Amino acid sequence: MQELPLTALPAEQTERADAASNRRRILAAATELFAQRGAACVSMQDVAKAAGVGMGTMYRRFGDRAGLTFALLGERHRVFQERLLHGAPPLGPGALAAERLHAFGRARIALLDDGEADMLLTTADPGGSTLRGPDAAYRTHLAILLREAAPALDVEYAVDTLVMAFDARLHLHLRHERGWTIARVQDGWCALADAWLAAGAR
Amino acid sequence: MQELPLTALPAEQTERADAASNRRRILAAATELFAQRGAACVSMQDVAKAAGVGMGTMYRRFGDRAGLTFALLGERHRVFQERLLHGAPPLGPGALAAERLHAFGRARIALLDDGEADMLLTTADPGGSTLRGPDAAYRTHLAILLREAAPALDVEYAVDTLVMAFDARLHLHLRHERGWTIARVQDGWCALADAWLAAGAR
DNA sequence: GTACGAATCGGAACTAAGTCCGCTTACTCG
DNA sequence: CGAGTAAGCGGACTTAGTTCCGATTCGTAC
Repeated sequence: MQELPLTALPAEQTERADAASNRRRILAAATELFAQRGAACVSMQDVAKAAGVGMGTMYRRFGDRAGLTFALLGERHRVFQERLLHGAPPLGPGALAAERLHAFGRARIALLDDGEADMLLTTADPGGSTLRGPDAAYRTHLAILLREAAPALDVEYAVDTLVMAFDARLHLHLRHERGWTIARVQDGWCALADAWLAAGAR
Repeated sequence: MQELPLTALPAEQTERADAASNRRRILAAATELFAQRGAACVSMQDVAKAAGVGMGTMYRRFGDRAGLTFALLGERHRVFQERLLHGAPPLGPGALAAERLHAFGRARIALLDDGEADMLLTTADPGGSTLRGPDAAYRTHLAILLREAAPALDVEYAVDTLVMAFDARLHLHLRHERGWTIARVQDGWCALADAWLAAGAR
């Protein structure tokens, strides 16, 4: 039991000033290096040196390379999530579940295609983003839509298959090895969503 | 244009005797060490030392850790593939596509559950098995069944979603973190297959 | 049996991720 | 304002995968 502060403090009230500054410098350095050379050609050492901090600082803050990568993607995903929760339909509330699913899938894949997949590929487990990374946050969103429109499903499993389809390695494989257009990938995902909806509608 | 040999030679006719012997020793050593300590606690050094060969030999033969792992899984998958192609229905030919899909998925997941997922997890990219590893061989099988029973689909994409569901990390997550029974995982996969079939039937 | 070329071998060297721990410094409280 | 203290810092170290290259050995042809 402790006294409540009289003024609202930011969520990171426990972060020391130097720590916050280092975090910003690390993120800035990483952003710049990744943009310059591509994520595949940047080591954690490189980032630490460019940010002027030691390895310990980076790992204390971000845990591992995946953590740093997810943090870099954080801002765009905060924006995206905001649009899901409070934006205009069909991405936001107000459209039918099927339409919202389609809009979500297409937008998510567009983000993947826009550099995100390359970054995720350099994490130890590219597929890990579906469990730990940005996509983990979308599980709930998908689950709500599916539960509403397809209650007869094992919704959790269906959600897993839908997010697995965002796997970075798969995406790059489809786009580059197989030369698919982004539209084909998006259409495929929407077909998967529709198949689940049809199977789970009462 | 060269003379045909009078006697049929094994496929590895170009493999030198010492190379073949080393390959066998490496596989034997790896099998034993993996069984003893678990794949996660065995380094490539350990295998090389136990097999009495150098690192160069291992990497010349198997390319990387994933290659060695896939080779270890090779035998059981050769047997499994044989059952798919020439075994009794419903795994083998002679049953309806839906039944064959279910049988295949259940059997594949049983293999995953039986130690395979742990081994795959120690490769750099656990999900890579669906592109390079044992599952790559099953794409064709799935594609044939789907093309036959659900011609209206983008069969290639549907196949991708079906094999992504064999991802080792996902499997271990479902089984251990979420505590699902193997039956629930198998049922989920069969539901996915059915959803695609229903969506793609004319 | 011998000599030769090429495939193969072995292990040292390289890279990069992630850990450890003694030192430093920002914040707090008297 | 001046300790005290716990969080934070830095960079050497550890570990493991992968690469390289000079030495070796196999298979063959004479």
